[in-house]
Amino acid sequence: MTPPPMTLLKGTLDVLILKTLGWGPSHGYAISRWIQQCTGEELQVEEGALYPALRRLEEKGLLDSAWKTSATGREAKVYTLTAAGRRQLQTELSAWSRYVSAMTRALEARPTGAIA
Amino acid sequence: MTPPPMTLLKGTLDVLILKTLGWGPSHGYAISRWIQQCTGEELQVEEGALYPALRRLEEKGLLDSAWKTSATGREAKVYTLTAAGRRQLQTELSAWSRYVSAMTRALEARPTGAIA
DNA sequence: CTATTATACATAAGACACTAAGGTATTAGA
DNA sequence: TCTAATACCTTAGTGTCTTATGTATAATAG
Repeated sequence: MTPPPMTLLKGTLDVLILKTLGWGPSHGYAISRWIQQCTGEELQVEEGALYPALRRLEEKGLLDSAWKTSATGREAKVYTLTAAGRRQLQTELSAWSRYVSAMTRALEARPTGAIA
Repeated sequence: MTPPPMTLLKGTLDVLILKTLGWGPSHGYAISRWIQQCTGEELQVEEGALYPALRRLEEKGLLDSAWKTSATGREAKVYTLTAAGRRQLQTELSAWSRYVSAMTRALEARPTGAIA
């Protein structure tokens, strides 16, 4: 069976949201579904983390939001990446990749001399 | 020039410490040097994060500590991985790698259908 | 027809690990 | 002799997360 979803490392949610919105406008609930789905249920976005994060990003000017009523008659707040959000996405993507590289170096490195 | 060191993602320091101590006993200051060095100065461990982390890990029984005086006459608290610490290292290594995989899937995935 | 699940939003309380900034003390080198 | 490097520690503040709770509607199952 699949292991339980991992808790998010603090600081990685923003880039996940930005990336998801990079595909086009969407609303909170759908964003969280998408992240969960495309990570094979490994990453789970709690609502208590998601909605505040969306507000934060909007306040920073990285997202725009608008209430929309879907074809089914359901209300949802649809978020769209701003130009600044798109730039921020690129920045955070490369920061993440740099971080992973650094971690990989540390976790796979073999000591050349003494650690002390 | 090299970009400024990145701040740590909360939750990644423990595995870095455990990994470093996997090479053999060491003390706080040296651990922080080692991490900085082998990541090419990309990861910087603040002392205000390091020392509390070492205490945490010791309280969890993952590390043992003992004051030692080096050949130079300098005092240092030398930490050693316990058996539990070694097991925890393996656990956290695979958790990290699982996390990176999940993030990679999310950050490189292309939507099959609509995001909404 | 009714009860439950899924959709969709929001917030509050609390935990927790980090940054920034300060402090002590010794040794080595300029 | 003064500074940089070594080596430890702590506190205050911040920010992001988890957990729990609350509201409301639509779709589905029994």
